[in-house]
Amino acid sequence: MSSDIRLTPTSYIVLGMLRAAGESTPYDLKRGVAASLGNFWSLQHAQLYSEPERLAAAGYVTERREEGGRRRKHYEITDRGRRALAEWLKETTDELPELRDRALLKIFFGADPAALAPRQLEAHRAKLEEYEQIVELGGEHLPKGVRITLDAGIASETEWVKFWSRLAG
Amino acid sequence: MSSDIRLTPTSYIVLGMLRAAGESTPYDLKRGVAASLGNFWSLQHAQLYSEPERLAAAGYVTERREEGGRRRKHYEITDRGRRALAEWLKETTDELPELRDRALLKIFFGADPAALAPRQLEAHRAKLEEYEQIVELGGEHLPKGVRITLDAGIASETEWVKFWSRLAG
DNA sequence: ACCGTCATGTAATCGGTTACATGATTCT
DNA sequence: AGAATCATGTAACCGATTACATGACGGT
Repeated sequence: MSSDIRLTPTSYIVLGMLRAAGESTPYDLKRGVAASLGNFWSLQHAQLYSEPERLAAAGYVTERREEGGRRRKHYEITDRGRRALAEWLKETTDELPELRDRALLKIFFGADPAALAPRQLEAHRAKLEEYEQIVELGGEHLPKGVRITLDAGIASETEWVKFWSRLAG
Repeated sequence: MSSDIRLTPTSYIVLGMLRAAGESTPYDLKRGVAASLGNFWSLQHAQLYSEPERLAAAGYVTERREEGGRRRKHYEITDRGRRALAEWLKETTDELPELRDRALLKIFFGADPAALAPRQLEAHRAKLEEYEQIVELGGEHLPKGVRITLDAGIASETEWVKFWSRLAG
């Protein structure tokens, strides 16, 4: 009966987290996302309540509600969900990401780079350090995919630090 | 009377384009955005029809409709619009952009990097060349802010080319 | 004349954000 | 015991995407 829905990146994030972590509540998902993925693809917590519902209605996950107490909702990925996820993982893409950097947008429209640079530089430095901390504290044991995205984050932040340093003069 | 609206990045893009180009139709805006800004912050063309309307209702721009023929709509920034734009340009921010890279998202969830790499590499290389073309053909004459964002794009694409090269092995 | 593409716009849908609310824990 | 924070969820709004449509124009 499952109504047909479009699967968005948000959908795959939920499916991916459920596959990795097993049965989870929206709050579990929230923490899971915040931990690592959230650094390069963050979600509003409300989406982690609504998206699993959407997925449940279409048969990609199952929903179980606690009887007593808090009546929390627990979600679990179904075979259909696994299949959809696996297919998506196999598909390659030539789609490129966009920078979508607000500070850069201001510069494009004529804002003073030297005025923007200090805070941006500071923020990027902090992010970079955070990533390097993660690596130091046992980055070798991270799953391969996670490690690679972490490397991407480090490369990217390193580049931004250079960029804003130049503008800070 | 102007109802109050929230100004989003989309709003500022419209205001910024209108300030730079003077009176424009949505189609003018579309071309303007596609030309340079669109490389790092793209918009659906429908937004360039609806957003000016929203802004007009709140007094940030004026709307004039052609009498005869196509009845196209022309928009022009108002003083209120200029003020809002100027203020936004002055505000600094420590907000960081997110990568939001779909290919990377797949890798995070366990997709095969070597499978994804070729197409991504190719696409990033093409984008990088495109940027370098722009620089060659008179990048010196670009407005300063535009030139800086272009540099950011080049730095970023260069980094991505390296990144995906490594994964392509 | 016809076809394809560019130009121009509206409408419907829906995902995402924001706001609101309350129950549990932990800390002082 | 009270304050602060974490946990958990719902509802409303609204911006963004998608789909649909038609008119103009340039080329064959």
